[in-house]
Amino acid sequence: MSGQTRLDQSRRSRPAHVAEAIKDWVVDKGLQPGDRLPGEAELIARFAMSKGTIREAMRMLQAQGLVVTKTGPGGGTFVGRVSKDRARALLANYFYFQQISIDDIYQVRIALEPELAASLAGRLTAAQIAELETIMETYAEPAPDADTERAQHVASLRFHARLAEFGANALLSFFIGFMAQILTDLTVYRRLYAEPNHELWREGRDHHLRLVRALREGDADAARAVMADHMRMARLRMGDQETVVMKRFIAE
Amino acid sequence: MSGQTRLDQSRRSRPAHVAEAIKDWVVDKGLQPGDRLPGEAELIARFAMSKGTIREAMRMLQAQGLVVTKTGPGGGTFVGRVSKDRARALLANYFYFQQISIDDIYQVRIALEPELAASLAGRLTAAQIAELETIMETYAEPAPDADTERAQHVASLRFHARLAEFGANALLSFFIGFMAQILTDLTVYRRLYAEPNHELWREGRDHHLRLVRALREGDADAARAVMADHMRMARLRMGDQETVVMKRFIAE
DNA sequence: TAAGATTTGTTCGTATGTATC
DNA sequence: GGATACATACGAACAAATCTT
Repeated sequence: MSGQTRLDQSRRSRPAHVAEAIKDWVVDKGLQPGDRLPGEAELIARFAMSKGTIREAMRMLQAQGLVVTKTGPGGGTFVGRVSKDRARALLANYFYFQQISIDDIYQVRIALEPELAASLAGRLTAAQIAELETIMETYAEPAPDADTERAQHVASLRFHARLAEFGANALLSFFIGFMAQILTDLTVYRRLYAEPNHELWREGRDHHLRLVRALREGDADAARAVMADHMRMARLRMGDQETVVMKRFIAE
Repeated sequence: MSGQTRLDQSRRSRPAHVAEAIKDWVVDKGLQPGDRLPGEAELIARFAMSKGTIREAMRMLQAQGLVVTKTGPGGGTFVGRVSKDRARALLANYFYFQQISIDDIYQVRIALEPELAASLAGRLTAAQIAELETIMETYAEPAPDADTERAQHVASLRFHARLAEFGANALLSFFIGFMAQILTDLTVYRRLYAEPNHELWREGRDHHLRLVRALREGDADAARAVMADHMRMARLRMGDQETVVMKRFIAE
């Protein structure tokens, strides 16, 4: 009889309904990333719907990063782990029509990053410390021109993003990484920094140096304090700029 | 033949390619929510692709909350503002396969909510204060049973979510609301609280009362301190529970 | 109320592309 | 290189929703 999932009691379109059903089915079955979903033919039979409808449903899941498809023998649709980049892009879409200022971002950074720094003190591996120091080499010397300074700023944002990834808290890590991504995009697509400022450069670099030292020595309070200073300074540095609203779809 | 847009130099599927192109087009044109996109027929002509492919592309955009479609005359596809709920659901998908503990959530809440409270002191309207007080009525009296206590906890989470929405910082508001949503789901779908505890209830209620008073009186430091206490207490309250990982697709 | 117009929604048959064996 | 298995894409027809007259 093929339990034909009772033609839409909702007002949702059929593909959306099918997509939700498949999502629920994946959760119920406890499928893991990489596990294979039924092929098109089987889904067509199971839901008693046409190929087109099933395919549209799959596209919806694909757009959310929940599945990936491969052609050819052994191919098909597989459960996918939503990537960090995709999650960031999807969330950025939400903020596309929201008013967000640089200062809004810094209000959150000031609250989160010192806490992160404190929680990481004494918990980084030698390799992780080394990676941070490698990133810092990018801005070991003052930038001679605006382009170089932009590259340095992107690198210093990467420093923060990597630091967040070193922590065990995936939620905190994502939030911080998301903000770093926004600031990176703003830096790349707009010229957020007018001209190199050696004084500010020195101050920022010193903060990173002192932060790494505190992290290595396991001094949580110092790490928190340095990061707090660092964020406050960066906020002022941005404060010169108008409260630019961020408006952009980040590419997937 | 037929000018076909140069068969995908990328390895992306055609619908994904079309979806990105439309997204870029919307950004370029500066279209706003409610603006109408070209109809199916025109897109078929413009991209030289079949109806099915165009529709799959639209479904991808729809799944991301970027467009909505309506049938009938005057219908079509329209630019849509990504809703808060959808953004939360899409982000929750990312965390489905990530390890997130209650304590992770509280580490972030402890960092963010006091900052929010301080920034809101003296800035709430009478109507907003009144709304908070209405919510608080839900848990004005101790809960007689576990179900009631659960409802009270959901209400108190709504208190926090609303408070965040009253702020001007959409980023901060979203992060806090997202965490409140996760905790609400955990409360509803699992029994996060074993049995009513009058002592904890009184303490939580008092925190909210004192917080509202500080907000009304414009005492930022007091608001921050009360919220910090409140969060620390709540963290301990949850600490009794195992560090339950959150694993669930939140429904759209 | 009813009919017609407009636009998306759905189906089916067929053909093509792609990766594995 | 050919057979196989699978997703991908196309096109024509029909269905449903909804606005206008």
